[in-house]
Amino acid sequence: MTYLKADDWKPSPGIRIEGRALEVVKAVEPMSVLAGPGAGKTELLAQRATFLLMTGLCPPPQRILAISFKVDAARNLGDRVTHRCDPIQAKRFESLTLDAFAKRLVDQFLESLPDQWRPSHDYTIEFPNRDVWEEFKLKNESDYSEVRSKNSGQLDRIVHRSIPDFQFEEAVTPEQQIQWLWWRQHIDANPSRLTFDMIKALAVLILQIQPKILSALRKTYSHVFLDEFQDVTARQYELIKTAFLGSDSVLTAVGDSNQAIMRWAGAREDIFNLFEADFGASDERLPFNFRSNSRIVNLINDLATTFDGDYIPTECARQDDPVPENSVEGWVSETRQDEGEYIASFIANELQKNADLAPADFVVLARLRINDVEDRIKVAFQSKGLKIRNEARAVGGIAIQDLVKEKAYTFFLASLKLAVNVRSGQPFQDCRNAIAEVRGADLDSEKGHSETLYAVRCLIDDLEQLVRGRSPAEVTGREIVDILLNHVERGEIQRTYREYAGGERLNSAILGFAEYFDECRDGSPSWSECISNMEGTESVRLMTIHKSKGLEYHTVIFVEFNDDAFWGNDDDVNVFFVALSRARERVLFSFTKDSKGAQNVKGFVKILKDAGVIFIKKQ
DNA sequence: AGGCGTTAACTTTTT
DNA sequence: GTTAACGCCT
Repeated sequence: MTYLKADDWKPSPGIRIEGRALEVVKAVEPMSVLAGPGAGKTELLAQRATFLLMTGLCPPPQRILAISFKVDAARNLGDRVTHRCDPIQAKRFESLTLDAFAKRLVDQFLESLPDQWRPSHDYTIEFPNRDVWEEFKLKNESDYSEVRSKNSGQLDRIVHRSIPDFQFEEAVTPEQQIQWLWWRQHIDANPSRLTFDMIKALAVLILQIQPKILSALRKTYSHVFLDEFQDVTARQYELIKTAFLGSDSVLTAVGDSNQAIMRWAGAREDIFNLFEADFGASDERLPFNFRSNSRIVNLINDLATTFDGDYIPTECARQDDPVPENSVEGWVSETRQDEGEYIASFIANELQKNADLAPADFVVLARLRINDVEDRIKVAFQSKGLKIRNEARAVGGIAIQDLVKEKAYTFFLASLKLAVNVRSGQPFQDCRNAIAEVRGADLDSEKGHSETLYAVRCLIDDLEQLVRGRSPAEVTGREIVDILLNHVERGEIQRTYREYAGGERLNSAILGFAEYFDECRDGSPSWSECISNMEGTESVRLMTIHKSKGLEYHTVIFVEFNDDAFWGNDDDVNVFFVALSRARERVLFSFTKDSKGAQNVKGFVKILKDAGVIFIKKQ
């Protein structure tokens, strides 16, 4: 294998990396990279990966470990490296979520855990919700009265602090007793029940007591990337430190302290300083914003300099692009009802005026209680012929945004698309791959090739029979699902995909598909419109600001900009910062006179007014 | 049943 | 900060 010289390496075609960003790409020392919105953080890491792999600075058998905190982010980064890099080299790039990394360690080295804390092989994963805490309290409060007085947040902190490093008899404080009870009961359950925080703690324990595993891990991953680092919690950082502190692995942490909006959920405020001190990382900043036009970049800079004394303004990379006249505007409506109607008519009008814009270029953002916002504005949108998609709304017990990522859902929808002859995306590949996986067929072999082709044909024939001559309104989701499950049985799916082993999650994916179909077929005259509803291709987006992080839209419309949603939290400025920086061309702030007032947001309003933003009365 | 006081939830991810 | 839900009382 021949490698490029470091000086001969060039960024991937069409990618501009220069100046400080290029230094980060080629760095040989640990670095913490502070980069604002639209600075190209993900691409920077993708370029660094191709650089390290193609120049042999990360030679085989060494690998790069990229740790993200969300599945989408991990996949996005992995895909970019796959597309930018020689496939043989790209195999040595592993893009995982931190939880997947921890779980892999635990699954692989379960046997090396001490008897006392070794979970059963078939452990189930538990997401601590209200019911879980209630169950734990109920089970223990008669013997340990202190359990009763703790709320779920307190319990979470106590039990997930660490694995007890004492025996029950040695527990001095009530908190230690609670911690011990939780771990004992969860490990001893049959099968064991583990939360992801427990899995991280077990991974830490493995690395602490098994020096050989630790050193093998450190030798394998010569380079480690950490994405969205501003949202790292103490428990997550503990695992990162145990795995790599004091090793030769070169860590690169990327994030934006101004976008830290998860402090309320335990993200460490000083995480970049900690990282720089612990790992001796030097800090670097990326100076450009490639996303937003100059008007919006200026506003972002105004906001951040006002509230953050250390802030260094970013430069607009699109300095010469035209800025729309109404790039930043405030709207004031009498009532929330008027507000919904105005927003709907504004979007409808813009879509009519501008053929380049699609409904999905618009997002309506709110700080919280997004279902209430949906209820309020939906009717107005419908009356203008607009669809709005609230990704967080639950269908069949699962949020739309999660439902559409389910493997079962992807398979069902692909099959339906084939049956009604809608070819957007790659329904044939999706359907056939799913069948191949479930049947254990090898698509490269002649036999697997023809068998799966036949299976797809049979399935689609049956589905076509159901839909032939019928409009979407004449078919129910239940009927579609029943046919699909006739061809591919629940048991097969459960055996193929580990996440469905319990059956509960598969049930909710099935139910979710059926219910969501029923919802999307209503009022759809054609199958293509029904599918388009399911995929949200013609819908305006509606989501919380937290959900919007990392995304971008042509036009952002910000509602609930008042004391209902902002109550003077530490994160408020950053939440506002994130909302503002989603916009490429336009950001609109909508106020209503029947809301609770704007005391807590008056600092933000002042910044808007000082920047010359006009507030227009709407009716 | 309904009034009163207290408290948790709101904003989230993870196989 | 606001609101829904809960426990406790009459």
